[in-house]
Amino acid sequence: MDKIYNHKTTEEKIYSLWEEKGFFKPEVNPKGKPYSIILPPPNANAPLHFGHAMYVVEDILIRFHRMLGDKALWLPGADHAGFETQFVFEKKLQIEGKSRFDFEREALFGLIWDFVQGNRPVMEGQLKRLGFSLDWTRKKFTMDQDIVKIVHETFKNLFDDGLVYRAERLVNYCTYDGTSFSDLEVVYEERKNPLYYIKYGPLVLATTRPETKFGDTAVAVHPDDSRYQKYIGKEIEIETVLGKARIKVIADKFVDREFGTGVVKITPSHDFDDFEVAQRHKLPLVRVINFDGTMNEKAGKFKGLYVKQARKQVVEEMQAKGLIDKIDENYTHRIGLCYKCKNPIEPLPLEQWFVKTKPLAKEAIEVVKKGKIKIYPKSMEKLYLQFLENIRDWNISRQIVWGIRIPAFKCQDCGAWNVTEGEIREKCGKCSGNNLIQDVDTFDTWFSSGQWPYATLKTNYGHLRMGFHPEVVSQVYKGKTKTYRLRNHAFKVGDRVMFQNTKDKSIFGFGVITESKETTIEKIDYTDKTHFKTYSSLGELMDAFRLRNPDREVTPSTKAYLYAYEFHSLDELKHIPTDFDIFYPTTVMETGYDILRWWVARMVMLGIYMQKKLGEENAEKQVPFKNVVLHGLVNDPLGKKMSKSRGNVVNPLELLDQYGADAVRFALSYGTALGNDQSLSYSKLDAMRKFTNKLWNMARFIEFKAEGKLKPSNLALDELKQHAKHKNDKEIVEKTQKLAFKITRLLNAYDFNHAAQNLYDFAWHEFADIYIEDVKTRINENSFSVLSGTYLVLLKLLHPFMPFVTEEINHTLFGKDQYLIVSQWPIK
RNA sequence: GGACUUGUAGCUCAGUGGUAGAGCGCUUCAUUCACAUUGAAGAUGUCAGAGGUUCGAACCCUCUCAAGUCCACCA
Repeated sequence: MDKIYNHKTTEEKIYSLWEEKGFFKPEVNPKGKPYSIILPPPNANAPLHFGHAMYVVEDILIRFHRMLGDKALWLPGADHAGFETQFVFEKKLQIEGKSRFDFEREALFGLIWDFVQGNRPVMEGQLKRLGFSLDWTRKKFTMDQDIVKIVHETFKNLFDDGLVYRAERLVNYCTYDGTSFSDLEVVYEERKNPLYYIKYGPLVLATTRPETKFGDTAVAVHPDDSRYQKYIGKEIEIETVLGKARIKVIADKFVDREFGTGVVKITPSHDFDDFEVAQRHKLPLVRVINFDGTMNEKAGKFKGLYVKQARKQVVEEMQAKGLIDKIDENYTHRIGLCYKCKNPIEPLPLEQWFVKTKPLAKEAIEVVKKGKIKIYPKSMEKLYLQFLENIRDWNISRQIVWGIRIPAFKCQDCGAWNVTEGEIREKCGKCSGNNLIQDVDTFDTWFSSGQWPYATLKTNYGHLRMGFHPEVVSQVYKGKTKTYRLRNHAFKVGDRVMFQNTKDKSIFGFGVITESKETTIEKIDYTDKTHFKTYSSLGELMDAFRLRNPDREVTPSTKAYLYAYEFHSLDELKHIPTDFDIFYPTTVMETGYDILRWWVARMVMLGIYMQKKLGEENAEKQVPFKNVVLHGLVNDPLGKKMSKSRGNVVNPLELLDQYGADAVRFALSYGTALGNDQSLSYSKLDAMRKFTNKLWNMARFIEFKAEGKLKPSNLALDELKQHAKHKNDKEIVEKTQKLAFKITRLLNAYDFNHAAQNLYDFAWHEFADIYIEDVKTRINENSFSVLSGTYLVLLKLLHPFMPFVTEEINHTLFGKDQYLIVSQWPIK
């Protein structure tokens, strides 16, 4: 053994070994009870940031349960991150001197698709470097055809149940990015803007937005305001920059008598409060601002000006006409900005799809209150409930191309919306007209990721073996029978086999392995012919394919795709058991508390809804997961939030290079209570790197003492007791056993911090400082058994935290055929 | 405006009503022994402040102060 542990030469080698052996698959414990975690899918297009390294918590749980003998699944995936990704792509276009308007929708989509697919391996490679034991054979992408299909189904179900509706509502619209946003995507900033006191006939009112006055449909006062009683319900004549006009005075309690003059202009199309007032008083909507941020014809001579310019000019003219009473220049207020480009959000009336969230939220609240879903740490429960109790309807339309297009078709004859499960609708269901146009919008990304647990599990057939690649080496046609050559370790006789297209993940065949040779298994018998749609000729098949995929080039060599296509129907697959039947609800949903509302709450709402829809009556099975575990955020060494704009982002990969994955993992788990933020600490990383080296040298000592004569013992704790003759040997066995119980208890309670601290303290200050120093001088066969045996137990307990160094030591001391990752946890 | 989190050694942070803890840093000594060292010993605290409950409070309650985060957003 080298004097120093070298993580650089170890980590990649060990990871490939694990992956090749198939240890990341839950099937390594075929008889274990299911334990599952779905990885929160990182943005496919972006490299990982430090927050993602915190998913180490999930790897610890998965490795722990795999060693306990559970059928442990950790399912990876990637998110298309609709708006985020399109934003980045448009920046790239900008640098090339182009814009998204230079491309047709399909072309733009294709460009972004390639861009994302090109970048996706970066993120996946980083997850591997962290040592994450994800089952890569099951990875999913939010834009996979089968996932999209499920998203479509959910949407249609919600629509049919009246939980999705189309409405003209004010939306948070960014005129710069050309799309609307949900409430969560608007950031607020304190700004100093003049407050103008404008004369409205006999009244004076205060406003920051004089340019929107062309869209005023009323003036409001408080119903009890004695100053204005005589105007309520009357029309007043006002002088404006566009001439005389008449406007109604209404009374509404929302008016604050203390603010300004106690009089408010009502501009329903450009202010959220005014919109609600207008609904109550049945006032008309008059839009004066276009979606590109300019004024429209309602603004008369100000038409075509951008909002900012229009405001300036309107004010100047008002001053010239003596319509401004006074201006408060020191007025500060908070205005909504686009979270991405930081331009002001313009409230604009737009027809959008909304999810009626109240009934869904009610169920989501109940499952947590009843303990069907437990949230750790408990304090986060409030955050969750608070959001759901005050939830407003969710705008899921986005005016961008990069996303899942909404499967809704508007009849141009009768105006009815036809919602489908993704298929193209050509005939109106209401008036039978055949002039339908699909909505150009796409879904909010969180609408699809909100369905992630059931979507990923329903589209994985992991307990069937997956074919074509890498396990299928080649395929040969012999008359009517297709023969596949398979890698020898891939299949056993009797295995059910599924053939899946590696590119788009669609399924094109099922079979059972019927005959085995020594090294290859060749013959596959398709037992269930009903899955095949048969065509009389290849040409016919190709024609059918072309009809639905006009853009795709079809040649005889695309045959695999053709099959893939014909099998791509969930109806056909419904009776085929999927991972869903085994692993749903998942055991743990682990993520940062910052997306509790964005993501977790929505998964609960949509998850319960879809399960009930499918007739699941068992409340335990309606929820998408049983436990929610929330970790804190990682801040920079000064305690500031890492962000690109601050320029203080630390690339996790650099730290992996410098300190090794094990040290980084241990540092993140150690010294911070679950759910609390932590600051990146280089001294802690350094301490943990020293700890890996300490472990390594403990192994060196054992190897040294063996002198080639003594064989390290891999006996279980109870058996070790037989070899413990000396009182100190007896003591260390007992202490190790106690530690094992403690670590087990702490991991079951998601207390990673204390588990890590106990391991660190025991390994260094108990095992090394005291026991090894003691046993040094009295090594014999028995004490050596105890020394190596208890050390192996320690390695096992440490393995979920520090998988690489422990596995490498294990290989060196106990043999290359022994794998810690699939070894048995020291206690049951 | 509403809520949440945090405040403990020089720094980063654990702490479960019962003697105040770890890592890094600091001081002294030992050491080339499995250990880019490591080991032994040591110093360092008004547990943000005030009040209360309790036999007993860093921990429970109230208030104040400070830092941070989230939510709602009134012209």
